[in-house]
Parts: sequence; structure tokens; C-alpha cells
Amino acid sequence: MWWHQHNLCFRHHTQEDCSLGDLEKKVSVAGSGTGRGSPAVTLVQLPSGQTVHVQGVIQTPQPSVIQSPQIQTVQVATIAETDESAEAEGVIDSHKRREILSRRPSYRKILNELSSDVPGVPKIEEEKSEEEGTPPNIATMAVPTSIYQTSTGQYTATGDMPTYQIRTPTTALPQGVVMAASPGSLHSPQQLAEEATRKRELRLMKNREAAKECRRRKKEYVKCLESRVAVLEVQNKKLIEELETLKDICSPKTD
DNA sequence: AGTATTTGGCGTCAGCATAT
DNA sequence: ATATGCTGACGCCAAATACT
Repeated sequence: MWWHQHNLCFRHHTQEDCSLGDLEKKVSVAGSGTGRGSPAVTLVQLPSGQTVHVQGVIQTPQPSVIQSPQIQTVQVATIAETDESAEAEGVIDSHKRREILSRRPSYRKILNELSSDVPGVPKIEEEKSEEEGTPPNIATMAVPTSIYQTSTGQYTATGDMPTYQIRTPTTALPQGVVMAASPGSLHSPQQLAEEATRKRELRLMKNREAAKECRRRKKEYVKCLESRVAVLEVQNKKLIEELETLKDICSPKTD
């Protein structure tokens, strides 16, 4: 996958991505030769030790969980190779390369496509209903007052609870962000600066939430891949056993 | 016990995709 | 054309774990 190939796992973040790549590879390999006659519910033990019930994940002659990214991989692998030589000649710069490489589809998209193909695969919901048990609509955004910026540029909450955990429904305007006067009524440079600051804070806040949501989806996606790998491995084993049995039956007896 | 390394999560930025 | 959303990458921090 290009997003792995181009980042050589220097840090744990990218190592994470690499293991995700391995997982995706596993699923595509394990799933490539299967797809019929599986039990409705399979009990599978994950590498982590926990046992999961997976329902009909591999029943259909399905495309792989990661089929679309995989197709990209093939494209990219060839492109990347040619790129290497091209780079040696100094023909294609990194920007152009970026343009060639297609973007990885979102986890939501991948998983939802999968779930529409395959029953038993959970859909990633559009708006998750507060899994932390925090009721929606109780948010109180006291944003700037309890936050200071550290020497490293990070924002830190001064209270017990980090400010970022205090959230509002994504559609609503954060309460801490007071709507400034309409742009038409802005006059002084100071007002303009305040408006710019306010916009920035709003953008950062939204992005913060988006990043959290994105990570949550990614985890869900990885979980899904893990259970799929486990199921496919079980089925693969069964098929191999079945094959051996059939071989025994069909092979001419040598006595 | 003290230190080093690993792991997991966070906020932010950049850049692409999509909606308006 | 602009706004908005999504996600990879990065740097940081804290907790967990391994090592001495």
C-alpha cells in the first residue's frame, strides 16, 4: 500500500499503519479462495485471546474487505516502480506523484461497502450515540478559559477533565464560541482579528472532534479486519481438511 | 527502584474529496 | 470558488511494560 510504502514505519504511528497493512493483506489472501458453504455463525478466537461470534462474514463469493484499496495497491505498486526510475532521472517530482496516487477511501466507506456486501459486518454509524455514556446535549464548552498553550504548542486543560472531552453535538455551535457580529458589521482591524481568531478556534475544535471520530472508525475497521482474518483462517483450515479427506477417498487404494 | 522502550491517545497541520 | 469533512503524518505526553 502506498501509504505504507511511503512511510517506512519510523515511529509507532506508522508501525500501526504497517500492521494494518498486514491485516489487510491477510484478509485478502485468506479470503481469496473461500466463500461458500460456511456456517452461519462462527466462533473465532482472536489473537488477543478474546472470542468473537462472527456471522456469515464469508458466505458470499465476496470481494475482499479491502478490495478497493487493494486495487489501488496494484496500480500504485506499478506506478511506484516506474516512479523510482523516473525519480532517478529526475522527471517526476513528489507533487506529481501525489497526484497520480489515489487517496485511500475512508474507513466509513470501506466498512459500509463491506457491510452492504456481507451480512454480519457492522456498519459504521453516521453519528455515533455517545459511546462513553455521556448524554448528548449536556455539553458545556468553556473553551478558552481553561486552556493554556504549552511551550510545545499544545493546548492543555487546566481542570481535571480535558477540555476536549466536553463536547457539543456536532451540528450545534459550540457554546464557548460566541457568534460574533455578522461580517458586514465588522469595522476595526481588532474586530477582524477577533473574528479570525474565533474562526480558527472553531475550526480547530471541529477538527479535533473529527480526528477523534476518525480514530474511532479506524479502530472499528481494524477490529473488523481482525475478526475477518480469524474467520477466514478457520475456514481455510477446514477446507484444507476437507481436501485431504476427499483425496483419501478418491485416491486408489494401494493394498 | 530506577531507567529505557513501547504503546496508545491526543491536537494540529496539510492536502485531498466532496458539498454548497 | 469556497467551505467543510476526512485522514495521514507529525510531535507530544502519559501509562504500561521490559530491562538492569
